[in-house]
Amino acid sequence: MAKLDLFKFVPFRLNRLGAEVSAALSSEYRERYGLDIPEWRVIATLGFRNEACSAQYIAQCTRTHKSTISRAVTSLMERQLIERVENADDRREFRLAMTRRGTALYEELIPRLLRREQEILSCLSAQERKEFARLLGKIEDNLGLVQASQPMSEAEAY
Amino acid sequence: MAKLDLFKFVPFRLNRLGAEVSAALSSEYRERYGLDIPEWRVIATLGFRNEACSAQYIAQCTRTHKSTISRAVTSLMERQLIERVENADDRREFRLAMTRRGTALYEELIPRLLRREQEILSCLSAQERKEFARLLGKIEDNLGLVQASQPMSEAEAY
DNA sequence: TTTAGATAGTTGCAAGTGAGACTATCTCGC
DNA sequence: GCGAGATAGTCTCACTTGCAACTATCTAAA
Repeated sequence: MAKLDLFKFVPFRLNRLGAEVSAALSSEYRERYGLDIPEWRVIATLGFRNEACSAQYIAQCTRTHKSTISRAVTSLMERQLIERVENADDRREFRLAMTRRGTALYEELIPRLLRREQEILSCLSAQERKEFARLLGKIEDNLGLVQASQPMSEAEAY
Repeated sequence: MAKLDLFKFVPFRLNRLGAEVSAALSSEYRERYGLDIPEWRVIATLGFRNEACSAQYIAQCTRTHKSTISRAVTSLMERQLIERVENADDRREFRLAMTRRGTALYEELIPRLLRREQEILSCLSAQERKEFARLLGKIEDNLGLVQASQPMSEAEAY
């Protein structure tokens, strides 16, 4: 008879670990800065790329639904953490960019998050971390998840 | 200036991968058997353990909120996939167990899910899979996710 | 025995999110 | 230029889920 041990089943483990790690980090951006996950993803994307980009681009990069990104953008604009300008070339879309306040928040938040990441991975040696990242990359690749570290054009985004 | 590349940030990658893998598997239990994730977790826990167990136990094992498990249990009982009996020793709790129908579904579903898991991991060699599982285990351990109630086999200890 | 606190499970409520409709705009073929 | 189809972003609706209150029951200590 076929059996399946949930604790050895990789899909379950990844789902559980993903949720757990998110919860562990959310205290940094939620409790301290009032950001939820979609808002943090917008900030993270805009902060990493220096140039302004569209909501659609952020949605594709982060695999987040466009309506969710839309709400996050509205909220961040209300708090003046990001701003947007019409794109003269294509008036359907807006170019999003961080404000000075948004950038300040970003620079304060990033070191905290990187420290948390280090804590989570502190149980692995440098070699193991490298290996873990490599294996994660192979699986992401196999599932067709975007994993470019370089900024990509909209054309490549999908 | 501190920067953070979302695509290299392990918490983001784990969260995204966990969601993606869940979505890839959900077609098996949702579209074919009408189970959602909490229901599947109840079935998986009861199917793996031979003895009946409580809703609370399932909630703890799977790190799912007890109200979510409660709703899943109600739904599964309505479909006669599981049944429950009062525990004479402690009348607050119920002992949950699979029905014949539930067991039949379980045995039909498990091979499909294991096949999906293999597909997801097909990009890794046998050695790499073992290593990935080992590293996952270390991180789970570091976050306190290891379940003491289900002792790990020697195989997982490596 | 009584009572205070803990625990199992259920339920009402509110927040978050995805699907998909909708508007406005762009692109391409004619 | 014109119309069909594609695309960016917003909005409504329905669904899911976590939280917290609630009931019922158990445990332990006075």
